Amino acid sequence: MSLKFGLLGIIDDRPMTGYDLMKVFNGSLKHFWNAQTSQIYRDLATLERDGFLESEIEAQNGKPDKKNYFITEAGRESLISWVNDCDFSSVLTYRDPLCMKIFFSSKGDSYRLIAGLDDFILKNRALIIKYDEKDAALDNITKLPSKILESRKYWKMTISKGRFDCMSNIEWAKESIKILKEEIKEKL
Amino acid sequence: MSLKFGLLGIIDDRPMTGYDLMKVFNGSLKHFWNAQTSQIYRDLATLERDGFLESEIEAQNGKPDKKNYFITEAGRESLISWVNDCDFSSVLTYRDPLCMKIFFSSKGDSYRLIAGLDDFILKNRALIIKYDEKDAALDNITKLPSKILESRKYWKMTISKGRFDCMSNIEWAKESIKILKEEIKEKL
DNA sequence: GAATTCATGTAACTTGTTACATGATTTA
DNA sequence: TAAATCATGTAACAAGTTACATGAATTC
Repeated sequence: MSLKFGLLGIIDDRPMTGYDLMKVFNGSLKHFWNAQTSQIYRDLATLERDGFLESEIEAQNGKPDKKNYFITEAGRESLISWVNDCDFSSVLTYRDPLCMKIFFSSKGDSYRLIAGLDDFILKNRALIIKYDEKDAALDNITKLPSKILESRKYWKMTISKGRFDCMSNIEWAKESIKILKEEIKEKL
Repeated sequence: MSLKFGLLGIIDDRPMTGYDLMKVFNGSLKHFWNAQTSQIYRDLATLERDGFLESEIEAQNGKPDKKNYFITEAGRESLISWVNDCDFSSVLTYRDPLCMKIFFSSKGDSYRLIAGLDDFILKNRALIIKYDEKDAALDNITKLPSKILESRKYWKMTISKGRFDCMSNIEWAKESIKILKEEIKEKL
């Protein structure tokens, strides 16, 4: 559901092809939404079928035809009411594959688990550096239409969210490693 | 994929019916894995088809027949190799519906967003209290087979993970509210 | 000459969601 | 007498994943 609104939200700013959308998702939105090209094309078709988008074929020489999507009145209404629904409680119902594995880790090797958590910490630290770079890059943009400058604040919030999540992952992993190592010492 | 291993992991300790599994999921695992009954039954059928589980019908008087599932050798092998695969990097590729909405929030009403974030903080605080209760309940269990006492450490880690996530959500939401309120002040 | 870019997807599958169906027994 | 518990699911759909296909133009 979120992906469909994401597509609407981007097309709302500027009509685009599926290919353009794929690049936007693999650029600006990648840190919080992993989208497959095949799913983008499928969802665009659904959104058009349901009257939220319309398309226009643009012929090109030497290149494949473009299918430019633009938002309809119904699409924009639906987008705005989605944005304005600020009940985030469903976010707290999730599936955490990491916890699923940890829950059963008494069946496994605790040395391997410690190594995995160590690596997890390194990967989270590397991600934080990427977030900081993205954040700095956003700050360095000055010449931009005011519409985009207004959006920037929110884009930075999504980066901050990712950063907080990484910090939390690191703190949790450190605590867990400590518990596991203490247990090992006690057994010696 | 995680759900299937979760089912294997629970059945590994004690043969069970789909109904029993549903209760385990809605009890001990609910805080990190939301499972639908319909999916549990479907995945059990798949696991049996693939040779990881076998079942035995147990007749009852006055109640529906029970279908008890138990794990096979292949199932246990697969479970253990899953537990021992401690590469958690895929955890960092996720989809965050909250960020998706925030990303487009310049199209919406910032007062509504602040209210939504305030409520989000309250819900996270309430969850933390539940986690603390769960954690304390685990500590209060003393008379238990050593196998379960060994597992407890890991169960507590999943609770701690949920707690860390809530704390991180709260800190992020606070920061975001502050930014939004400052912006409003500047405009006045 | 090989790899990447541009631009479109389709097909098959897995995973997760929502709503419904059955029917006796036990508890409030 | 109404609701919850026990125990099984099915059907239809939405969302996400993986692998593949086309074919010209451009860049390395």
